[in-house]
Amino acid sequence: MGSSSWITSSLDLSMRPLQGPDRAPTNVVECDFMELGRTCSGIEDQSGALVEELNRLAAENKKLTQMLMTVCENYNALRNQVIGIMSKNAEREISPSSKKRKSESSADDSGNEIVVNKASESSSTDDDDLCKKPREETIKAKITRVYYRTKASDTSLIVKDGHQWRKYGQKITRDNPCPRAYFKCAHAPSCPVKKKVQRSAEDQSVIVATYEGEHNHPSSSLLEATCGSNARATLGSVPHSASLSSSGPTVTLDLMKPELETDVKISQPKVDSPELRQFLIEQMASSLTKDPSFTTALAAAISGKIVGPYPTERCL
DNA sequence: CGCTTTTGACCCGCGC
DNA sequence: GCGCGGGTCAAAAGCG
Repeated sequence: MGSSSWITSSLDLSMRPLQGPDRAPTNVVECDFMELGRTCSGIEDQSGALVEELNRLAAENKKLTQMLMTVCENYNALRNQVIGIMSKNAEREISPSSKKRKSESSADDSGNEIVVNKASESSSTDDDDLCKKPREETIKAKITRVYYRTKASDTSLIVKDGHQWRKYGQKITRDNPCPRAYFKCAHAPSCPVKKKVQRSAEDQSVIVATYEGEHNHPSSSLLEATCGSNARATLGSVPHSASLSSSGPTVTLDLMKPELETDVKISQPKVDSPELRQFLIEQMASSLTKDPSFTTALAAAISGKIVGPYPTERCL
């Protein structure tokens, strides 16, 4: 990794004066130090402490690098899992949903591709969009779909996605016995984002949330996390998303929190979309920055580099 | 009392 | 033009 090489080089730079340049005989350097030592007592102690500090920082940097690598590896592993799950779900859902479509519109079988356009134009699509998601995105990136897995017993349509929402309607749709709930962003009308939430007809433990538009404000769960208002802030070591949530009716995004009220939210349809990537990157970034030990270590490392062995509050 | 949720009515687009 | 279905509105109900 680049970071490890950076560590190495910075360490070398720090050590060089003590090790002595190739052309300069070591003893010459030592003589200089001894002379300095006579005129300025204690400098050896200081340089020793400096070396110690540098070694400590190098070790710390190494640890951080390893942590980062671990996080990246976990992320990649999870991402692969999600991709696998999504493809399985897609396979499972394609057939039943296409049957449904037949009943409501004759143009199906050829299906998937045709619906793409339909999906991009009207938000009234169903679960079978799963398989056409990527294409849909290229056509209309503002419509995104997210799948959340919840406990089967959880009948609410609350999705913790980091934003506050106001419910403005609910409908029973023809092709799904479960009602579809309509939400507007709580910041409306300044934020035009809407979402529809409905349980999957095939697997009622799966909630499908369709988002239309993009938020023009940070998510409230981030604010909440910084304010530490309630349990949701526990996002602590990880969570949340692009933006975060609230004190109100509540919706928080805890994608990374495995054990929440709504169990695990897995399926992410657009694994390869730039939006999702950014989302995940932001999640990683926010989770790291929310980790007190990480920020502490990072601050120490940075201040150590800048100020030297005696960083402390001065640089803060 | 104010805010949120519920829910029936209404609007609109699409297919026949 | 009509019916159907999805989406939205807004009054009423519920809740803290």
